[in-house]
Amino acid sequence: MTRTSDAPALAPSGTSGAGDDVTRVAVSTVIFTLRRVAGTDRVQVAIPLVRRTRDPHQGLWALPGGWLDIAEDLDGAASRTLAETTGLAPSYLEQLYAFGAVDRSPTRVVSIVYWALIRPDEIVDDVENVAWFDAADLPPLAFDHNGIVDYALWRLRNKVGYSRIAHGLLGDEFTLAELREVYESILGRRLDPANFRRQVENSGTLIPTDRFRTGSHRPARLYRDNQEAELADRGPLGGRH
Amino acid sequence: MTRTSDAPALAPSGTSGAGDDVTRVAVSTVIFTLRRVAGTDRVQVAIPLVRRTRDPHQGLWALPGGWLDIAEDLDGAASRTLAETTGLAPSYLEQLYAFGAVDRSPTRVVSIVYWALIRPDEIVDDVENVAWFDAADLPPLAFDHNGIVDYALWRLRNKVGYSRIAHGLLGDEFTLAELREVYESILGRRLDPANFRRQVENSGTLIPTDRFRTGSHRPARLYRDNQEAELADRGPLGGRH
DNA sequence: TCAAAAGTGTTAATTTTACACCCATGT
DNA sequence: ACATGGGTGTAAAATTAACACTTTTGA
Repeated sequence: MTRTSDAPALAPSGTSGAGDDVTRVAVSTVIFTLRRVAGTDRVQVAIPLVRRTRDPHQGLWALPGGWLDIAEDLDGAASRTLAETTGLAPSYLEQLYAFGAVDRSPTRVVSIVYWALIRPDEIVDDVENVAWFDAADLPPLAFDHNGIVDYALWRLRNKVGYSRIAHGLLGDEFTLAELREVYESILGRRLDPANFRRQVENSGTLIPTDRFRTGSHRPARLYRDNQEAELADRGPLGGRH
Repeated sequence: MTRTSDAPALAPSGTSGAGDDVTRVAVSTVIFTLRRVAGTDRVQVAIPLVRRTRDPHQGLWALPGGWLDIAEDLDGAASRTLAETTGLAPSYLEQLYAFGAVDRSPTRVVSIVYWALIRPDEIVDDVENVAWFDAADLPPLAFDHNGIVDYALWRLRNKVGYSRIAHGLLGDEFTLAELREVYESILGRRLDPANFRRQVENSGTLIPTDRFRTGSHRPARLYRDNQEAELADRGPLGGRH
């Protein structure tokens, strides 16, 4: 099944007789991952988009999403529509913003937008009508989705500064250099390896393992996420996805 | 007109024949202000609540709000429902979160919740069915509104740390002591007057006037908000209310 | 043995914190 | 004149930033 959020040609699935005079609720997600650029040593932020197969905006790329079911929480709708359209099940999923401008779609649609992080090993490729794009160089998207991605990128850059979400883009075990590369590609600037090491070690968010990543030069110690660490991240909403 | 958000006895206003099998969109707002506690020198965070005049939860206090109109932006709906229920027109209004748990109301309601700051001189009192409460000591509220207020308080405390929103709780001109009192009451701890002065002066968010607040002891210089200052606050959404 | 990345040490610069102290006004 | 909050000065402490240097491996 291939769907994108916002205004398909039909009424919301599973409801009876709701006409064009009601506001419908859609759920979409901006999914971030990191991708090594072929032939270079650069890493870029990439997001999956879904090609629309019906009007409005048929043929354009759009954020994955779909309609909110009547018996489904918002978080659940985000997870479900994501799985249905892209086959992905992100390790990190958080609500971003509710977009509801009257003219953002031909019919009235309020989109609850989520943003998600996904690890390279979780990526499912070769899904029909799904393609991955460089987040910094997107084509014109359907609806107001370009602006939504911009806002999600802003939130990602912001949050990476005071939270430990960057771990959500890596596998279970990773080296400090790999973690640093995540920060560098999101923030768009180089970080001092020595200072980065100390900051992240003192933050208590990492647990050193006794395993090492070998293969290149001197082996680098592998670390994993410290689940015990305070997140103080989303306040009273808490929630783990 | 007195309305609170979430599930009145009737269908959404202005729509035709939408039954109980659709998801409806409501908009509510958590409005913060500061209130001097009578007889003390303490200041507390206060919020206005509206008493529900119909089921569900008739008689309980609830956040001001109402249904989203089909031809109305989310921000507009927040402003409108706020004015209708409380007569208030906040100087600062920002989207907080979309709440959509299936069981948060007898019928399916997704609430887009805003939070707002209001200056003491903007307060309209003696509105029917509206009362102001100490945010730290609320009665049981309708729906999931207690949890919503908790989350809004968490956001307020967080944001006051890296933004200059505290100005939104004061009049056009204010002394540094008044501004410091705002921070102290939100953060719940004392701040060093000398250090507070330097931090806020160096931030460039204030413009000193040549007027002084007289009446007590040594007159204190009055400052006003610097509109030019970077807010870097809401990213690509920008927006001024 | 040499290049390159891992990891440690050291110091300067900056920011935060604590608190002593002077200033100006109403009473 | 004096109590009180307004306002300035200063130095210790903590954090951040810059960079030299040592270690360990693959080639």
